Amino acid sequence: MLETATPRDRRHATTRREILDAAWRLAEERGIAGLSFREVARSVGMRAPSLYTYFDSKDALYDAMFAEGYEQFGSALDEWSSHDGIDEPVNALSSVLADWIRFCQASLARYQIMFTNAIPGWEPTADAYAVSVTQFERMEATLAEFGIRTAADIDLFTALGSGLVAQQMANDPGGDRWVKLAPIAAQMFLDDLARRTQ
Amino acid sequence: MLETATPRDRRHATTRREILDAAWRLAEERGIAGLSFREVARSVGMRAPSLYTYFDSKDALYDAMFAEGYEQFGSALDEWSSHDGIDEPVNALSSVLADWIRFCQASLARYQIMFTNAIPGWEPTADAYAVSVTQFERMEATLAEFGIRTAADIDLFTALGSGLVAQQMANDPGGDRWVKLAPIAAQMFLDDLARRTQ
DNA sequence: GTCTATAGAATGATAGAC
DNA sequence: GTCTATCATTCTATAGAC
Repeated sequence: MLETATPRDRRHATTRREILDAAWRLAEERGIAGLSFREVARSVGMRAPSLYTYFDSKDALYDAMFAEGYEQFGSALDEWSSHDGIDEPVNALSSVLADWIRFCQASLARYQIMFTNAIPGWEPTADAYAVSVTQFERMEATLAEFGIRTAADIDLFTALGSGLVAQQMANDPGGDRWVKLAPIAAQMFLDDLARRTQ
Repeated sequence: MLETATPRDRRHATTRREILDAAWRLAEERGIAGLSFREVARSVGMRAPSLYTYFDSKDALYDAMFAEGYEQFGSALDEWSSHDGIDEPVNALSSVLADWIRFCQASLARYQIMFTNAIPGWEPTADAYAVSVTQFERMEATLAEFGIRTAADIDLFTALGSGLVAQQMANDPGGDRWVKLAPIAAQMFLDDLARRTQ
């Protein structure tokens, strides 16, 4: 039997959304590891204990942010799939790489919680982790359209992509020094893939 | 006028060395960001305030570890240079990549303080930073021997290398899943370099 | 649902005796 | 040089009033 969302449910969901937005904003300023319940609460006009009505613990807040990051990654993947088939494969793969970098550049906090171990002692729960696994599987399906299918090919491509991302984030976070290399990187990878699988 | 090292100087240097060793050991267990002055002191049979005789602050200890990491990186570079000329360039560059990954695998704490922003709010002082700059310049000289000379070539190669390292450290820290890809990665990079600069 | 008050546990750092 | 004692701060989390 379906439950109807009551006005209270909607208010609860709205407040929870505001808390998440504030958490993202603060994490952007101070780094994901520097997030504090007190500050998040103050930022939405509350005191820290009140947040426990919306999140069971600070780790639960991190969990929600982690899952949300991978949901947004899923939306980005939808666009990457559409790159395929509309142009030369090398241009499509180049767009994938550039979009991947820019997705990370759009939010340092999101990049940190999704792709680095920036939060000492924290790991996602099984539920949140499952969300990330789903999206990684979707990414592999996208890569398969480019002929990137074996475990070694996937590992090499993800290393190349995550390396471009890491260098861009660490050394030129607001610029395009490594974004500009996406076409060369895509060409290099596809040429080598063709040579090896000919 | 040269100062002679007194017995007290030597004792001081020895104790400082023991503190640094303990700091590396603890950072390995709990992550570089989880390092605590109290624990380091206890680990060498002291109390926290006594450490201030050897390091002005916790950040000064981090500074010493950062510089030491890059000095060890310099020793690794010496070996990488010797790879050059004794074999096919592709095999030599493959060894460079594999050694780079294994250098990072040898110490998670060293990898974290050198190549990631794992310590919230900390940055190396100008003096410690200068040590890293010196070694990066030496690394560029080594890469030049392989024909990796333009800014774009260096950026692409460091992205590829740091990506292999990051994936290995994050997903298979004790294994060789990405180390095994070093030969393919080196071949891919040099083939593309030859094609572009022909 | 939100608050005050507080528990309980860390931390880096300093003062001053010895 | 090393210690005890302590400061001052920060943090997550809970109890219980309203």
